[in-house]
Order: sequence, then structure tokens, then C-alpha cells
Amino acid sequence: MSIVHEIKPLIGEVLKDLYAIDVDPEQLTINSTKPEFEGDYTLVLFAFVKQLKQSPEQLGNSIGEKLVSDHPALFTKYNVIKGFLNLTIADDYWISFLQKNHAAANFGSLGSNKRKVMVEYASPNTNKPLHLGHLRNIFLGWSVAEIMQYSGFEVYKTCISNDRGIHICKSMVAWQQFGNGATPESTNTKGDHFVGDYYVLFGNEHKKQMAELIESGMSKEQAEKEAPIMKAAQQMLVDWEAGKPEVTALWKKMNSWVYSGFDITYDRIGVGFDKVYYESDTYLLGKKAVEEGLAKNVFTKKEDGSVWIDLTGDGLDEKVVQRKDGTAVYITQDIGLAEEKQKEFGCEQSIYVVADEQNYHFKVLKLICEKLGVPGAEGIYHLSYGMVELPTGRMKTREGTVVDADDMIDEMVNVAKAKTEELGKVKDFTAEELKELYDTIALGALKFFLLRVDPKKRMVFNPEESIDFHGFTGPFVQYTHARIRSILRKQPGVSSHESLAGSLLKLEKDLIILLEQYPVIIEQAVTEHNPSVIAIYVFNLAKAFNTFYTEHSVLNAETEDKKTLRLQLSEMTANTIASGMKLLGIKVPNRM
RNA sequence: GGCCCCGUAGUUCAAUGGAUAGAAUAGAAGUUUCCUAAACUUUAGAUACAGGUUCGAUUCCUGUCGGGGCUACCA
Repeated sequence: MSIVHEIKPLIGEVLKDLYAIDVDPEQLTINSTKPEFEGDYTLVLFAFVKQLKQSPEQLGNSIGEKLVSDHPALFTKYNVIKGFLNLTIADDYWISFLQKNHAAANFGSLGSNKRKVMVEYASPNTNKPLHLGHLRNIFLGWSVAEIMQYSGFEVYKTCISNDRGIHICKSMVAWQQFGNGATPESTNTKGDHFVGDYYVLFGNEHKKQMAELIESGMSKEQAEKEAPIMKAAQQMLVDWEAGKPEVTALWKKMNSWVYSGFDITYDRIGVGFDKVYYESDTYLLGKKAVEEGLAKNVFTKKEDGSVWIDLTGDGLDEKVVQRKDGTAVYITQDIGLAEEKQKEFGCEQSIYVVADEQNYHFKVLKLICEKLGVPGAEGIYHLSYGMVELPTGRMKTREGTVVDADDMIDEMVNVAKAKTEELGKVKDFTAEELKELYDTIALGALKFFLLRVDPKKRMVFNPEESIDFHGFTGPFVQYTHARIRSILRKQPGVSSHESLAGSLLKLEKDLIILLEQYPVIIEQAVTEHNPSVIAIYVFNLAKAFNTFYTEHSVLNAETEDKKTLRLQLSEMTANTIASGMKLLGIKVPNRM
């Protein structure tokens, strides 16, 4: 149990003994003591001042006094400044904490809680390669899944592949018309990029044809629809839905190219899924939901045959759930898929990692599922994240400002390579070891960069500045880890040591206090579905270690006891950094 | 038009209603006979604006200004 959780009930008891009031211990405010004051943790007293009609100073002194006398093994000192009671925790407490946990394999993890959750992320369209926005999505989804798993949840990672629809037909038509039978192999192009090129080609050709039609007097809206290449795409969609063999074959072929490309990228960034759903399999699932909804009078049918739900009573709009031609709209597919997932996995929570532009969509989806009585509807959770923008604004395919995922990774690897060679610290590495190291550093930088910001907030990606490996970055944390491992390699067998006593220096204690907070940080990350708190934490931990390391020698410590203590401190710091980084999906090297 | 989100150092990000608003980076000045200087130390620099609630507001409420998103029988 964390020290803060331990302290709270003790304060509750003291309040009861002294003032005969019952306070919910969880309502107490306990913060880390600011560095400029003496103490480790601080109780904020203002909350009781009014109720107890005492000055904060009186209150603080009475509570502090009693805490120290009742629990001398835990509290050694207190002081009261304004409305704050600063408590100093006994060094022995910290030392025994360190001894107990310095070599713990899974510090901060919890045993199974028998609760099942599903995390859906990535969910790309199969008509173009992945870009930076997908990376934020994927890293977030992966990390949230890892964090929940570490906290005892049974987690299923899923992905819905948006593999059908008009956008897919566009690249198919373009390939048919301009491809001349080219393949990824014949052009030596990664499959997803290959198909993406035809999607772009479609757009260019479409624009050209539109211009011609507008030239001949057609309105823009009409030209958009009437352009021959667009009509071809529409026709292809109809043919696809009718199951026309040559269209199906082309679709399968081009999608398989895309998947082989995606697989390379997924593999490279070290992610995967337990289950992939395909829209081509699920897009008809909504039909049943529509029938159900009509039967339950949740939906209503209009004269033209379209089906609607009226959400104005919930402050939202009227929404179409089925077109007049009987085809399902996007949201209806999602209802069907939600039912399908529930049937297959029965998770109590279903997390959708989807950008915040779909906030409204998910609000509606959840509401409709609840109204329909879809099992697990309450467990639908939209993990809404902000878009990644460039300094110039939003990334736009049309303007060619989209940052491609593969290019981005390549560039990071190049920087990692150049920097590593420049520093020349791993000259004895084999080519294979070097390659792995460059990937580890490059992906560490990229993942950390995208995960260190609160998911809810949109973030700006500056290509020049973001490649930095200094400061609040993945490589900084990785480097700290490598340095610690270097120390530990020189002094193996830290673990078995008799009990230590003595007092802690400030920088030693600062580190232990931080280490002790790791489980609380994970807990916060779980409840908030927010990996950034872990990124911030491991950064602070690494920084604290570097400060300590500069000031005090581990291997040449003043005494043997100090050496042991610092080795344990080093070991636990390295372990905790490695653990936290793993929860972010980031590897840490032993040397760099 | 309606609904939702966001305005914090030059820049990118922090801050369960709590102490003198923290980091990183860019700027200035330093640190290496000693465990990896991808490090460390010092320094300067910010809550868009105006009200309100509160013992206390970056945080909650109202308004103004600025930015973004949603509001399709698209996905």
C-alpha cells in the first residue's frame, strides 16, 4: 500500500480522537511537500478550519503532535506553515521500503482482477499508408492496453479494418485505369504506399476531369459527381456490393498489398492485435439492430423508407440509422459491431481509441446502444484524443502535408544512427546490435513524444524540434537507464544484503520517495486512461537519478552500507524506468 | 445559426480549488584527472481580457476576444 494511502486513515483516527469528527480519509488532501519547506508529505488543513473553529496553526500543531507521538516509527517530525501541516517520514521507513522492493520483478503491478476490457485502436482505411495521426492512435491504444493489463485487467486488443467503401474503390479504379498491371513487387514499393499512390492519383485525375466539366459550364457540385472517374468508382462500389467476381478479386488483391505494408509497419513499431474485425464482414450487422430498434419503437420509419432515431430529448439531433435504399450508415454498422464484440468477448468495458472529431458520433453511438438495450452498452468508452497538427495547422492529404509514418520512423532512425556514431560509445556492437539500438532509440523518441502529452489535448508536431533527443524525451530516459545498467554490470549481486540502517541524504530520499509513488501513478494512468502521467513520471525519475548520480558516487560510496543502499537505489530506479517505459511500449537499451 | 473543446514563458508541454504557477527547448553563464557529458548546475522569461463565487481560482460560473471541431441518407 502506498504511503499516502497509509497516512490518510491515521489522520482520520487522529481527527476522531481529538475532535470527535468523522472524516472520510479519502477526502483528505495530501500533497508532496514543496521542496522549499521541510517535510515529505503535506496535509492541507483549510478544509477543517471552519468546521472546528480553530486556527490552522492550532489544528496543524495538534494533529502533527499526535501523529508523531502515536506513530513514531512512521513520522519523525512535523511543522506547520500557514494552513499546511508538513510531515517528515522516518528514514527507516524509506530504507525498508527500498530493501523490500529494489529487486521486485513487477513492482506496481496487480494480480488479476478478473475484469475484461477491450481496446480498439489503429482502425485504418485500407487505401493509404499510416500517418502520424495513426501513430498517436496506435501508441495510445497499445499503451492503455499495457497499463490496464499490468493493473490486473484481462485485455483484448482489437482493430476494425475499414476495408470497403467508396474510398477503397477510388484507389481500385485508379489502378485499373492507370496501373498497367504494376504491382508493389514490380515497382519495388511497400504495398500500402503503392495503393496510396493510386488513391492520390484518383484525386488528381478527378480534379482534372472536374475542371474540364466546369470549363464546359457545369456547376462544381455537379462536376464532382459527374466526372467519369467518380462515376466509375461509384459503379465499382455497386459491383462490389453485388459481389461481381473481377471486382472482388481486384479488391482482395489490392487489400492484400495494403495489409502486407501495414504488417511491416506494425511489426517495426512493435504492436499487434488479438483480433482484427473487417468492415467488409461487419457492415451488414447493423441490419438486425435496425429491426430490433423498430420492434422496440426506439427507431421510426419514415414514408420514404429511411429509418431514424430521435435524440432531441437527450439534447442531440435526429439521426438516420438506415438509408431509404435500405443500406446501413456508418453508425449502424458500429452498433452491429458493438453487439458482435460483446457476444464474442463479453468485456465490461469497450474502449474505442478514436480522434476527438468523432466525439459526437460516440455520444450518439453509446446512447443508441443503451436505448436498444445492447449488452455492454454502458461499457462503451470513447478514448477521445486530440489531433496531431503541424505548426502550419492540420495535416491535409490534398495539400500533401501529411507526415507519413514510415518516413517519420526512417528519419528518426537516421538521426539515432548519426548521433550514436558521433558519440562513439558502442563501437564494439555488431551490425545487428546497432540496428536494434537505432530502432530502439528512434521509436523511443517517437513514442515518447506522442505519449507524453495528455491524450485529450491536441498537440503540435514540429518536424525540426521533435527529433530532439535531449530533455523531456524518450532517449533521455533510455540513456539514464543505460548508465544505471552500466554501474550494475560492474557490481553484480546487489540483491542479497542484510538490513541497513542509517540516515538518508536528500538526493537519496528524493529518489526513494519518487520510486514509492510508481504504483499510485499507474493507478492514475488506469483511471484516466492516460499514459502521459507515466511518461512524465519516468522522466522525473530519470532526472532525479541523474541529479543524484552527479552528486554522489555509487561504487565509491563513503561506506559499505551506503554503497549497498545506492546500488539498491540504482537497481530499483533502472527497473522502474524499464517497467514504466514498457507500459508506454518503449524498449530501454542496456548500453547506448 | 446550434452544440462541444481549447487559449499558461519566444516555442512545445505540466499543475485532484491550495504554499512563491512547474518542466523541456531556444537565450545567457558554468561543470569532465572520478561509476557513460545523449548528463549536471546557475540565470532570465508565462496564466488572452473583464467580472463573479471562495479563506484561497490556471482550475468553478458569466461575458468579451481569439483558435479548433461537430452539426451529411460520407466514413
